Amino acid sequence: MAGHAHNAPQLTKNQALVLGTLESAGAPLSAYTILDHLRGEGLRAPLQVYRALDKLVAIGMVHRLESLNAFVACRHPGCGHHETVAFMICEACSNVGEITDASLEDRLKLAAEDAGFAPKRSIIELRGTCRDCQS
Amino acid sequence: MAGHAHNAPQLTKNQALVLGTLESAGAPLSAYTILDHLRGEGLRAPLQVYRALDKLVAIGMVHRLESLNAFVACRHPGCGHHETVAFMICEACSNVGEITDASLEDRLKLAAEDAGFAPKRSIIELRGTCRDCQS
DNA sequence: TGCCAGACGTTATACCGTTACGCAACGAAC
DNA sequence: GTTCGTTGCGTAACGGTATAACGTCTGGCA
Repeated sequence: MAGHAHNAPQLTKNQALVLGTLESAGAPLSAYTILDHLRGEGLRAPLQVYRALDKLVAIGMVHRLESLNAFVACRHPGCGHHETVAFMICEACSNVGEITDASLEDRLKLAAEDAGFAPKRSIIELRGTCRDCQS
Repeated sequence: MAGHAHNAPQLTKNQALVLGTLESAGAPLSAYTILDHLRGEGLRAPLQVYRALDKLVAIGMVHRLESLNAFVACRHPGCGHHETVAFMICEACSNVGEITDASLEDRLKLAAEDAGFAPKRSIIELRGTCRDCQS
């Protein structure tokens, strides 16, 4: 359990349990899978997990993968400042990598503004094959 | 009803009904909303809609918006060749715009390959406010 | 004629996420 | 110290999203 050394605002018990589950999995988990892992710790209802996830996502320690309806612990040791992140999701091994590329973000923002669109949040997810899974 | 003039492989009845519903809505619809619109035409089960959607997405006449769990008719008159498309989703009016920017795609592909990742499909969705909805 | 592939229809089920309650703990304000 | 707002917690019920597992029907074709 490497454990992040974030500027983390004292996680509550449920939040710590959920984060711990995601970190030790090292791969995306659905909310219900997390719940199943935590029934032994006393959690019983989806809402308990979703509330913890909401908070963890809000403070940037967990990311939601929209195309998977799943959640993953943030990989960046220095979490905290969260611009746009692009995810690389391996369809063979489920590993998830993160890209933060300022020029990519700029391009995207520019293209949007050309169309008169004011973006608030960007979702970028690549599905494919990671280095280790390419034969 | 503008109606696409695609190189479309003879849609079946259900596929045509689903596509028509999406085109006349002009905004993203969930599969179940489509189903509700089509109960009058004899459709009864989600699967009938999902099967039609699968086909329409495969031939590029409909896009799936992952962050919305919804579907939208393709806006491009000249559909058919589908590279990466980025969607601009207005949170005020639900309109969806499409961006196809080759240099954006290149940047993304480059960044991925730097990480040894071989992408198959890209999902890019911007949430924000469209031109008309910015006061 | 017999076979096969593809679309279709139905039922049931699994998976994902939220609404609507009410309770308990804590800190700030007065 | 009581009041009050805020935040987190727990439970039950529900609604929205998607698929599994059947079986049927049709058209093409050897």
